[in-house]
Amino acid sequence: MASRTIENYLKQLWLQQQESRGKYVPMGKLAALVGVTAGTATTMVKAIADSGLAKYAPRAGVRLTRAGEQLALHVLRRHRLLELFLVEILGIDWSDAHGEAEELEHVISETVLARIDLLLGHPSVDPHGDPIPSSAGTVEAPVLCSLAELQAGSRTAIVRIVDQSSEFLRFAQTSGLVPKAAVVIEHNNPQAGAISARPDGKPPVILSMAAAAKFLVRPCPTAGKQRRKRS
Amino acid sequence: MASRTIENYLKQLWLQQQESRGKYVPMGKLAALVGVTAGTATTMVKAIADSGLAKYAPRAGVRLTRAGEQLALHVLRRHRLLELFLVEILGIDWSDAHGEAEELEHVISETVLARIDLLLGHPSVDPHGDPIPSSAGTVEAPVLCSLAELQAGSRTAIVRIVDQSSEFLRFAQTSGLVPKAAVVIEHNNPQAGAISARPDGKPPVILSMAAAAKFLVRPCPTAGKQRRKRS
DNA sequence: TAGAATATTTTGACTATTCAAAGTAATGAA
DNA sequence: TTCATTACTTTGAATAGTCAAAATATTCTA
Repeated sequence: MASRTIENYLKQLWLQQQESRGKYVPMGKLAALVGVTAGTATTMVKAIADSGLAKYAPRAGVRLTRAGEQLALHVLRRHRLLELFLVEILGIDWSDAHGEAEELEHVISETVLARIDLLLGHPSVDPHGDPIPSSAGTVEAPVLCSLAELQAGSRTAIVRIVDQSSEFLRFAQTSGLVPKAAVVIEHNNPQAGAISARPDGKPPVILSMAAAAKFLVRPCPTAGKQRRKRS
Repeated sequence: MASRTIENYLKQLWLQQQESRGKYVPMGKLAALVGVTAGTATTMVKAIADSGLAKYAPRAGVRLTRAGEQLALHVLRRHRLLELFLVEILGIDWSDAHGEAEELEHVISETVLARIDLLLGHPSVDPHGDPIPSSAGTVEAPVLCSLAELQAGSRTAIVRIVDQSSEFLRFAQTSGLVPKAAVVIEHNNPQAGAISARPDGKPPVILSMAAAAKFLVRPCPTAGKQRRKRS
């Protein structure tokens, strides 16, 4: 069984690979995500690669093997189910759930996880709208676009929030920009570098392009609604 | 903060001290409880003593200091609340809850614990009838006697089961000897070395004295109902 | 294309925890 | 009181994970 530490490396690796479309993840990046020095990451990654969970290319980066992806997805499943459980059943604050789940994900047993899954009715997304991998290790990864890409006048609904930091989530919550919320784009002038979005029944919110990009929405006029399967 | 490992040593130490009425716990005993070799226990205990959580007397044993007891009781509180939570809310099997809680007790946060406590309505005992320490670090330790001490003909109710092993708990459950169950002692001849107890609405169960001693009951004709406070 | 700046790897060292085996003390039986 | 047994402690070594700093590549800039 993979240690807590290794589970963390794998999870971060998987998440990062999503961002960078499967490219090799550079050591510095991984180290920062896991919260260790680059030297430590190099050492660990070599060990992980030796156990067949990743491919390590010196000075280029790391990439998960199929086996590594499987393991990462099991960790992610635990993480996301726990987040939802903490929020829905225990009433833990949205913005705190991530941190709490971070610890629990490494010790929860399959038995307990199955019970949580059942209690929640086999949910498909966590409180941030992130898809929950299946117990078989597959995730639905719908192609979404962000608030930043919409034109003034469009109506859409928030599906997912990419930034998991408590500060950002607290801001999102108070603004009314939560998953499932309906939103109208009031202004979006690329030259301005900021947009104005109005959630249903709430006052409009001004967002920098960087902040707007953290809200993924559907429907998405430009991208249609294709889905991709990911092992 | 005490590590997982140290939390375990402290918890076992506290439990063992209850058995042996505050006497020094010998190394061999502690080692067996924690599941390490005696040498390891000696090393760890010296470290624990250095940090002021226990008093170590070479070749005699260890005993918790007040600070050590406090910490142990916080761990025990987490453990017992979790057990109850697993059984009541998640529907985990009685006999499995102990093992699951063993892991979770070291990672659950105060925030989550408070939510669990609330959800369960600030319970005072866990599924085995063991008292749950308060968040201030105190336990009610009522003086109870065991099934083995009752005379034939007495009626009583099971309060607590001392053996936490899944095998024993499974046996207790199928026999109907669970906390809160009413029981009548049908036979108890000290010479025979075994007793016969009949739980309400169930067939009588034959128990060796050793097994009978694992069921604590109330009311208890001989001991009255004094309570002791324990810090 | 020569530095300079940046990223990565290597090295040596440290902490926490463990075990096996050897040494030491205490206990108990004859 | 003298062994033998048993319990405990010490020692030396191992593993997992970490860091700081030195060494090495790579990439960018002028």
